Amino acid sequence: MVTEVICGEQGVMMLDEMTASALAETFKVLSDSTRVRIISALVERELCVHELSEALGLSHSATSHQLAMLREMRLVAATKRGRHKIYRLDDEHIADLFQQGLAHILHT
Amino acid sequence: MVTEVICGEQGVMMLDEMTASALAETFKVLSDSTRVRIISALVERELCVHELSEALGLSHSATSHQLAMLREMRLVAATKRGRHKIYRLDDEHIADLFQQGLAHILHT
DNA sequence: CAGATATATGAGCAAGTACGCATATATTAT
DNA sequence: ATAATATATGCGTACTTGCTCATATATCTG
Repeated sequence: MVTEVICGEQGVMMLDEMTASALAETFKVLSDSTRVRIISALVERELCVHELSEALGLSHSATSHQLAMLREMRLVAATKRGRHKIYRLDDEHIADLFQQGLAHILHT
Repeated sequence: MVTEVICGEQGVMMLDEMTASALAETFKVLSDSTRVRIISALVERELCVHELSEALGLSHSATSHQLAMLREMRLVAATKRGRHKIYRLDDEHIADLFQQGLAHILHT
C-alpha cells in the first residue's frame, strides 16, 4: 500500500519573524509611489526639497515628511547649502532593488 | 563672475506616477512580514494553508486572507488536492526580489 | 530691521491594512 | 447521514499611513 504524503509530514522552512520584519521594513520604503519617484529622481542626481516637491506635484510639507522618513531609515542624506538642503541617495541596496524592480515591471 | 548653479536650473528626471504606482504595488507585497514569510516558505516548496498557518503562528483565516491577496496579484497559484489546497509561487520576479532583499539584509 | 524663501515638524483626519470572529462550502471519515 | 477537517470570505476593529494645515526655524534680500 502506498502512503501518499499530502500535507504536514515534512517540516516547513520559513524565515523567522524578526528577519522577515526587517526585510518587510526595507520593502516598505518602496511600497509608496511618492517615495519610489523620489528615489528614481535621486538615482539620477542630488536634488533639493523644492525641486522634488515640484517634480512630484506635491506640497513642500508632504515632500519633507517623506524625506524625513527616508532620512530616518538612512537611505538618503542631506547637505545644507545656504537655505537649500540638498538630498542624495545614501544606500546602494535601495537603488539596486529599485532598478531590479523597475526592470521586472518593464519586461512584462 | 561665476554663477554657481544651486537649484532648479536643470530639469528633474523622475519616474511618471503610473509606472511608479505599478512598481510600488509590486513592492507592497513584500512590505508585510507575514507575506514575506509565506513567500520565503513557498520558495522552498509548495505548501497547504494549514502548514503555512501553523508555521506562521496565525489563524487559518488570516493566512487564507493573505493567500487570497497573493492569488489576486497572480504571485501564487493553488491546486486543489482532496480537501487540501496546495499553494506554490507563480512569479519569478517576486522570488528574485525577495532573494536580493534578503541578501542585502544579511550582508549588513 | 522687515519680508520673502526654504525647510521641518506636530496635530489631525480620511483612507487603507491586517487580524480575528463568525459563518459558509466542500471534502473525507465514521 | 453526521461529524470532522480544510479552506474561503464578509464584517468589525485596532492600527498604520500619507496627506494637509498651522506653525516654527533658518537663511537670504532689500
